[in-house]
Amino acid sequence: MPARRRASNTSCPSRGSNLPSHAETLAELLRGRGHRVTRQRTIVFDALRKGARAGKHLSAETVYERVRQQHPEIDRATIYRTLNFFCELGLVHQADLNGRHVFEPTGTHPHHHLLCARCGHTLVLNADALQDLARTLLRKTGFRLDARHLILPGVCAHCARAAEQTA
Amino acid sequence: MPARRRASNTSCPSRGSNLPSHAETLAELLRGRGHRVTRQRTIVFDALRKGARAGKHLSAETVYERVRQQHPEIDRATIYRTLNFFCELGLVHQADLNGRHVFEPTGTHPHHHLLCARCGHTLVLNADALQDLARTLLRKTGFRLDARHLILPGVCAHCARAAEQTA
DNA sequence: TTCTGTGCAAACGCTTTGCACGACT
DNA sequence: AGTCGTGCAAAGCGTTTGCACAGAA
Repeated sequence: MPARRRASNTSCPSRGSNLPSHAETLAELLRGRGHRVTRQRTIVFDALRKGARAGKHLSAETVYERVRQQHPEIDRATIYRTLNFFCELGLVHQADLNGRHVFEPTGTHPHHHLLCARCGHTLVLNADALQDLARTLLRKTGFRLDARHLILPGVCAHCARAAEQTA
Repeated sequence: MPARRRASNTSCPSRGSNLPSHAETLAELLRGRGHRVTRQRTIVFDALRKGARAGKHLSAETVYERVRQQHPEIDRATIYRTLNFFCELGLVHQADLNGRHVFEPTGTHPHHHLLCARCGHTLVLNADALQDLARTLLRKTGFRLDARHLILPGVCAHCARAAEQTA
């Protein structure tokens, strides 16, 4: 397999492992797979969880900023390494929001996002909204859609109304 | 409007203007909108058209390389500026393929892409395949899906078969 | 004690930008 | 002639990497 130089992390393999609900479970999971449990990994994972609870997708940079507030000694490189590591482990999904990578823990129920081009807000879209599409694709082309975390562009109801009134 | 620093070009506004079929039409269109017709713009546009004819999405870097073969004096910065310029004019669409921006002239019939995570190949998907989804979204959430050039991840029929046999 | 993971610093790839010159209108 | 677009060079941003040390096993 040719070593892709960049974007090697864009397609999280995700082995279907689900998000542990407590930090302890993270520790168990890491140890169980022969990885070490470090302060940094716990901290980064907590930051992601907090972000997810707030319905936010965090970019690597954002994670770094949040982590730094409490733990200024943790390096940017560690954040990136840890995020990619989680991604490979399937603990975290990565998506592309407006050309920027964003991360979110797996295990929050499968969903996608609707990104409004006007106001920039994102709506959560339940994953099964795409099942019809997936079925059709499979039937017609044999392509097995594996869309775990899409970000679909468009215009939200609110902005659409606003646009109509202006027109 | 707050000046977004980066990714300001990620969301091509696209005013619905269609691709001219000859270089002359490009010239007319540019002049018509009060822009200058330059050698560089014509060359870049031709490169994109050639790429599109070959069914390829070209990254800025690829466009640069192709252009450079014939016109080594044209600078990388010009390529980027010109691509963004075309994008703003709605002559070109931009999509995000595996974390890389790719460009394609508008006016090739509206379509999306299915990107196989295994072999990396892309299949073209007719745009109306998403119309059911768009309708459902509009009805349920009021969100007006405006997906002109999505790249959907998954596994192509060929790779799916190969995976089954291994399993 | 061993060896993985980290901090540090530097490099990387892609993209944008400031400036002065060149060329389209 | 006026001004937009370009080449050049440098910087920017997000991200990765080499190396030596720290700390989990």
